[in-house]
Amino acid sequence: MATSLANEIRERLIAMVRDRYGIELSEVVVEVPPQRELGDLAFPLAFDLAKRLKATTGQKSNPRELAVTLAAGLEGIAGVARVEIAGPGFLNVFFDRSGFFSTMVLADRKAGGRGESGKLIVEHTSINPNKAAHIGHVRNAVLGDTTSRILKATGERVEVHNYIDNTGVQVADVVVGFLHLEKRTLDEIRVLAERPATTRSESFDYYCWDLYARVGAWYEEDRERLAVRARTLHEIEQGGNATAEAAEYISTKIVDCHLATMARLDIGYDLLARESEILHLHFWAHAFEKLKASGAIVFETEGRNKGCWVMKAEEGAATVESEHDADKIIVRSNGTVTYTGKDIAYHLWKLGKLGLDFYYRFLRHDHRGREVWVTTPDESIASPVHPPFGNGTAFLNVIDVGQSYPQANVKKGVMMIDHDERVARSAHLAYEKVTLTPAAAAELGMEISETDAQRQQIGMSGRKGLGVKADDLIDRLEEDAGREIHARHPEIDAATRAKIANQIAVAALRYFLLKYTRTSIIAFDFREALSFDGETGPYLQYSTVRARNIFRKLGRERAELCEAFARCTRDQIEAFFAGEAGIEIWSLIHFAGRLDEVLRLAASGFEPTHLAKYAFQLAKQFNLFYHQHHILSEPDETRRTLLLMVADIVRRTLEESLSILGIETPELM
RNA sequence: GCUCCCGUAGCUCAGUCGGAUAGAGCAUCUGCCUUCUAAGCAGGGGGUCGCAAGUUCGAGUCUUGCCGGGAGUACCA
Repeated sequence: MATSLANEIRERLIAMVRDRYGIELSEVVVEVPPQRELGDLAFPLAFDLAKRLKATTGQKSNPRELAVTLAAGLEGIAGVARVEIAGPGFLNVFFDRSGFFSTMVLADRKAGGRGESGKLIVEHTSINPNKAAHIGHVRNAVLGDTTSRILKATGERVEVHNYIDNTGVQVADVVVGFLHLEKRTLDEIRVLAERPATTRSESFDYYCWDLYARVGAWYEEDRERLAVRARTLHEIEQGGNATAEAAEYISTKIVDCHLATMARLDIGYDLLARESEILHLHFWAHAFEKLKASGAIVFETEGRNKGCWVMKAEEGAATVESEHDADKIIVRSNGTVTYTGKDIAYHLWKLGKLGLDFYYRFLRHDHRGREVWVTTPDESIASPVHPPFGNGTAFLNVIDVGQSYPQANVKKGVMMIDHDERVARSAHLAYEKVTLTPAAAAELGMEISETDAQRQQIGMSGRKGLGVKADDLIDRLEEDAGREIHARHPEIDAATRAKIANQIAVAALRYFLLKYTRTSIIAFDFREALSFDGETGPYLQYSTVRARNIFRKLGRERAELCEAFARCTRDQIEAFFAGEAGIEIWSLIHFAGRLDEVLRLAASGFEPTHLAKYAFQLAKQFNLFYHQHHILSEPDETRRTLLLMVADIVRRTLEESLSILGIETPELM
């Protein structure tokens, strides 16, 4: 809302400085003054200008005097009421508040999917399909999903992929568990997987969670058993045998479980891209030729990496005394390809630069009724008609920070084949792990080793079966929320209660994971994660529900209110914003007008936290307003209309912010 | 060794491109439900922004060097 005005002023200032001082400014800093009394926008330009003038002319100039000159040039801009000079030389702009308010009242912002810049491919979730999802996986999914929503809200076209590593070591481990530890046949696994689960712990992904831990222990007992894993992995990669069939069945079932878990959090995907297809459709062979042809990789004939195809490190990289080689091996001396190699192939495909495509099969409609597609190696069962997947302008991968090194190599490899600015936009959205506090680990009934007890935090470990399972946590949140709703609204039916309980649980969990920046480690604490008070998702919902209730109680249409608003005069609105209380109300509207600015900030840094914090601040300011002004009992008709329009602006802004955060507003709380 | 991340109130964390008096939640203490919902609001106490230099009108923010914690640096992913 305020951004177009800020841009206009910026243009004006740049032109003025060019004409008057012959200085070409590339950037003009705009900020919001700490108090509304100081103004609505601040330009600390005079300080910078004084410095530049000294550099060019050698003469000292007073920033305050420069500010006076600049201020004079800002007269006559529509939407600007006046300009003041403050402090040592800040140029503070005051909006035409009445005009701004009117624009906000009538604004009907719809995120327009322009997509002019092409399509962004966001990959997230990508959980190894061999066990139940835990809280760390949920952090990934929530970050990816929210980032996608933010990008869409800023007008980008986004395609969401969930990469399924169905031929990896982790899948091989549960296959080993079923086939070698438990000695089950595929039919017996089917019976187990498809039995109706009456409790959470009977579900297939929970069973595999435990089995995976048992397999880890089984290897520990006798390291020779790792040969079983190697053989199993090889059979899975080969395909066309009983082991591969079991792996296919198990991983597909677990993916179903993951999709169900994510659906509870309102997270969905456009495409499930499976590693088995990358293997069997020979993506790597194509990529290999391209890498060789471009000189991105070279064959080593001597030294430590003799017999390998490697991607050379940059000149000057530290090689002295290094225990490790800076060069990255892409093809091992035994001829097999590393993960980095396979991933380069996959990412070339994402950008439409591989010259090969998957086959696609419609999988199902998700919880929102959207189509979910999955890759398939088999042309005969593939759908001839499908959405246009891939051919993105950039890829954005939500992967934990521990994989920064391979991710950097993947991007480097892709860039060496085709280094246009589109690839350069691609990024690894690295996030830190979710760890457990020793208290949380103890609450989960885990035995804590001596060394772990010394630490501040304990890493979750799928291999050890150590972690907070996503469904368990959501269950607990839903139970708590359901109990709370029942206490407040005993009259509502069970189905409605369950729905609202889910909405509250989702809000609590999503906000909990988004209130930390990506680079901050979350030390998981039950009390904090299960809280509905203070800086939490439910607080945001509660504030929004309150705002909505005003209008429900009022029982009038928005159009009717807008008509009443149109009858208010400019003087009446100016008077409304006068005085201390008036400035606070103006402050609230001003803040609500900053959503676009916040979205752009969150989108450019791929940092959803900014939006989460903004929504919280807005809710907080609204609650203050709510307590100070009892709208429905306001006797003055004009004032009541104006207060209603303020509440309406904030309600709409909150609803939109929450929606982008993936949080719904319950009908009651 | 090298690379990256983190260090801000008792605890958990925000802090935009270097801007005006460093914020929030939790915890703690004191008030506020006859009102559009108390999952709320107001107020109090609580700070060497890890340490030390530097850059400048101005540094939590930028540079360098230390200290402490974490991660990576595989013919694993």
